[in-house]
Amino acid sequence: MLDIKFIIENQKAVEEGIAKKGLSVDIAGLIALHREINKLKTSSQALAEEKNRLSNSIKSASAEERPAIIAKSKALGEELKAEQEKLAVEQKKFDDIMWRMPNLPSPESPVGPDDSGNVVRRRVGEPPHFDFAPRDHVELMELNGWSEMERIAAVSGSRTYAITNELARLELAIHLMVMDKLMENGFRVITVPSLSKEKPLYGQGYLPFSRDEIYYMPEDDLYLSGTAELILNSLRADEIIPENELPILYAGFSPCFRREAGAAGKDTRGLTRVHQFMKTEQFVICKNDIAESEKWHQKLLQISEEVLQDLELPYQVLEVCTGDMGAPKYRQYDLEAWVPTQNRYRETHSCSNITDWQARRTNLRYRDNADGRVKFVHTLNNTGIATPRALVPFLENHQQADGSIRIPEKLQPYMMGKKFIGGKK
RNA sequence: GGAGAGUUGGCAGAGUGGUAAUGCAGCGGAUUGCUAAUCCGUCACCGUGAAUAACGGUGCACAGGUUCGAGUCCUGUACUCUCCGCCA
Repeated sequence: MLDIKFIIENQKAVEEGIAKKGLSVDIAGLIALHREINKLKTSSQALAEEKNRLSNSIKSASAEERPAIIAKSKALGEELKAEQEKLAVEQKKFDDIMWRMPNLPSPESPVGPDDSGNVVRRRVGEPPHFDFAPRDHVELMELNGWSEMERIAAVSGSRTYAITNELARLELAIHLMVMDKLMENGFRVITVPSLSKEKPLYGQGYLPFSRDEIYYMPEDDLYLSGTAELILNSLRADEIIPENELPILYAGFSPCFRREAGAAGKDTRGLTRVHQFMKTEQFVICKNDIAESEKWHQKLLQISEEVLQDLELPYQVLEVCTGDMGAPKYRQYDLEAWVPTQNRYRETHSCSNITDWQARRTNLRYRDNADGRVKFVHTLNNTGIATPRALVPFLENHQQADGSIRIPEKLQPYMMGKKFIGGKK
């Protein structure tokens, strides 16, 4: 959500920003609508003022005067009600547009129509050389007896997974390692529900844009969360936070659910794209200051790069272009880890600066010490780690000729000191 | 699932139909000066406006309703607490 005053004062820049995202909104029409609404507000407020005055005079009026005043006040009340109904209709039109208004992209973001415009900022780590034919992650799971993929599909449907023994432990171990890293960086680790009411979905910006992606349970009027970001973004909704409590750093862990409605036929094999997965999410609430939130954006990126480095996975940092970044975002990096059998990098992390776009939707503010004024915070989010997707590059990059998997040093304490798991017996 | 109680500003807390008391904290201003105190104002959102001036409107969990007028009465919903039932 954007500030209508900002839109009025920066009409051209707003139009350009929206166009860069490949969207179009009738800004001139929106501004005209806003002016119309303000005119209606002014006239209905004049009526309300007069009516308040009359109502308040009734108590001290004499018995003879009362009936006339009451009649006049009643008539005024009806006039006011009609005026307010007109206003409500226009306001609804206005709100519908505002809730769909995307955030403006950073001037630093590469401009492009879709993922073809994304720019590789750097590559870290060398893709491994195998002196044997590397297996893909599904073959590795089968070889080691680590999954029940076909059986679970019969029970729970496609795009589900069931992994066993050391691999199941590995999945949780990676989350624990990431949680510890986040705690060391000052994050408050928090396990959150996957259930959400509708309102947080608007707050995050999932709605009204992509209802198709979300599981909904009509009996309970609840949704299944696609990410802990959804919950964390609303956790402090409507609060006015004292500035000295900022920044607030949350590391949220939750099962995540996505319908993958638009992904038919994509990544149907294995662990890459499943309906239910686990994610440890980084979430930051900071002051309304672009230098400050950009600093946190870099910090979040650095933390997730460290995660991939600790997991000893080769990766690239992608700066996402304006057309590919989605409505809420100001600036976005994706991290992609090398997947040997696909001979390419695949997304594991997505790191975004949302500026105050979500905060306007959740009404999350703080009181600025410098001028005592109330302002919207900035929010940022980034994957800490998401599994089982991260297991795909993990298994494939660390596989040995015998099918065993090397455990990187930083992860070994979380795997009872083991240096390898699996392998032919 | 059943029964009951509750939800008022940043916090505490009064308010049974007539302009949201009071205290604490914060902020702004004034004043007096024995290490601080006192007084006044302010505290969210919106409109008119150059304005962080002034005036006005809205805001007592949320949504409706009754009324000239609702924190207060009525209906529905959400949430919190207590008890019963069930349960990892």
